[in-house]
Amino acid sequence: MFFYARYPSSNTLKTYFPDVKFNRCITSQLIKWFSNFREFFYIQMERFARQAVREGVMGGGEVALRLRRDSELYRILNLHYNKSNDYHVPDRFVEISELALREFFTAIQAGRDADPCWKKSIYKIICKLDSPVPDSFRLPGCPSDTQSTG
DNA sequence: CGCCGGCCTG
DNA sequence: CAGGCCGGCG
Repeated sequence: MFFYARYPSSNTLKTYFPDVKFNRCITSQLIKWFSNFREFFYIQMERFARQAVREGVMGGGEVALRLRRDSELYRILNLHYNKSNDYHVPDRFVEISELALREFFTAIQAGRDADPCWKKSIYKIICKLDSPVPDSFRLPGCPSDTQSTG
């Protein structure tokens, strides 16, 4: 579900995990998971962005800032969130990931990372890009298709 | 106060 | 991931 919603509300979680009996602990637990998921996501973005800054991205040669399905960054993300390749990673997620990468890159390149809270402005952008989670995720057997459920 | 989110650590 | 800690918000 992270491929669609990086910032799911507690209601969203309850909607897409019908087989879970929610209470405060379980809910906060799931919220915590997504917090950890985001953390991993942003850490990778920062890591690759800094790498691109170091290696220097010349005009036209901004390959380092492109995130495709054959990119190393994509491989790492998929390995983390989709370890057994049970889901098809939606294009939107790839697009958002590249956007995040570029946001980190420009921020770092502009020296904005000097501000202790420099990431927050990026979070604010990314958090608005959550997509609706496919209804198939609500199916009894939970999401486990090889198609577009993920 | 209690909840929540981010940050850091193990 | 889970825990602990801290700051912001209602």
